[in-house]
Amino acid sequence: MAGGALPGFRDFYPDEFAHRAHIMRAWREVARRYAFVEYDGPPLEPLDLYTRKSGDEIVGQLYNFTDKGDRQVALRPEMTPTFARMVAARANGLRKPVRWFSIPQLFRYERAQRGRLREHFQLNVDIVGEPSEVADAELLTVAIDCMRELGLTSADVQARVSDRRLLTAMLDAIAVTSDAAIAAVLLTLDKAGKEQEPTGVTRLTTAGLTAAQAAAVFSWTRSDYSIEHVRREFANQPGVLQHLALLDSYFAHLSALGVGDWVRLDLSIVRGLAYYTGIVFELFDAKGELRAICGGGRYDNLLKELGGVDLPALGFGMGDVVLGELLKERGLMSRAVPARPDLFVIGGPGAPTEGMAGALKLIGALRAAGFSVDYGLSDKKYQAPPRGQFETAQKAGALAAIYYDGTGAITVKGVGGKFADAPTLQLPAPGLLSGAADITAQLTTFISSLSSNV
RNA sequence: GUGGCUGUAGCUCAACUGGUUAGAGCACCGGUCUGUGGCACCGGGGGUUGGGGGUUCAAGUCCCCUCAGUCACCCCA
Repeated sequence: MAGGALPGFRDFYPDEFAHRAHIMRAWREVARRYAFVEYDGPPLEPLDLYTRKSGDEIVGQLYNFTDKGDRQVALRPEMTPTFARMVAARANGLRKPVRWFSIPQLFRYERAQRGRLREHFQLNVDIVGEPSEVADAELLTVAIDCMRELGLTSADVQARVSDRRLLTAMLDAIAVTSDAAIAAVLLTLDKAGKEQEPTGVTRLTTAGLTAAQAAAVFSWTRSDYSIEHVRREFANQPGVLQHLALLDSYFAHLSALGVGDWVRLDLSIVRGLAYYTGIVFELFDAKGELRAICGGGRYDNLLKELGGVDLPALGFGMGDVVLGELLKERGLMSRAVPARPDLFVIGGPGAPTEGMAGALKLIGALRAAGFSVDYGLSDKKYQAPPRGQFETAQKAGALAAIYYDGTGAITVKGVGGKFADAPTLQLPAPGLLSGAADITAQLTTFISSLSSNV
């Protein structure tokens, strides 16, 4: 509709913000468990940080402009160049392996679709300085644990793993070696399942593959094509077996880390093009309805090319958009709601004697004691009939209404359920107003008993 | 960037083959209810039918353009 946010951008109303916060909380919690530390960089970067490696054609997908200092700048479309720069600048001083994560908001100028906007938040998790496949297993486990933390299971999400080096060795073994042929194979693998097989076969034969070679490539994309198939098919190929041993070890580590049943080999995982050098993976919803939830892998040469330090590295990006859609579809987002106040101060029977000033004193004392307190922001509302105010407290989402009850005490009444049965607590006004520890402790206990019933 | 489909209140939807002043539920605001209540009842605000143009005595409805959403391409660093 007219007058909203720019196309591909989102307004986060409180309900939607709660969803976003729910996802980010899970990300940070998992990162903490795996001992990753958070960093961030500027959302605006020099344009050439992105064109240097990817060429000028990338500018079409960037939010870029000339700033008032005549600098060519762009909103960050990805975090990796910033990350590489930051690591390179202090590479010598950083304890290896580096375990860093970030949750940047990223921007790219392209046609928005479901699960793909012009702006999104993306969890970036990276490890630098460790060539072992144990690090690869650790990285994928972080991604999978994010799924678990959000309530998803291996029935909802599957991780598909491939390895550039293994694939290259397999192609070498069947004598597919030219750059053009390999490029055609990668494209065809990437499109497996999305296009008709004859289309792919034509592409492969045009690139110089024989019919038998093309058939072999297609056999690798079958969903039941396992690591054992590779082992049998290439039993006499030391180059393939060498990489297979590494993958065996990788899968063994994943099983030991408790995520074995989330993962399977899938040679059609290509991950764009350029910079991945080893094991790569993507996370998909099991029904295959949505875009990839997460993608990543090893990029051992990128830091040298981008930042000038020669360190092995690996990482993944996980966006909030597709993940959010999946959580909503699975009914796992309903508990993510905006924060509710503990207490709502209403004008009870004691209101006429205490007045609004008395209410404000109570409110101040409650807040000083750490409670979240709401109230009607006018004397008129404070003097309104109590029944209506009780409803207002309910609608505000408060756990309890609190008021001067006319006997010199202060009454707290839970707002859930029937009025007559509502849990009630009476507290001495002087103790509560002065913040006496035993009185506020009583109130805290009462509130937490209410919140556990919600 | 290319093509298909869809746009009615904050939300979910009505409105016959074109025919009075575009309706309902929920939500929101106000009021009544001294109280079995995440009620009930009364009242209210809120729409240039995404926007613009055209056809017609008459357009939410038909046609064109445009914007937005969505799907498939392209792309996915």
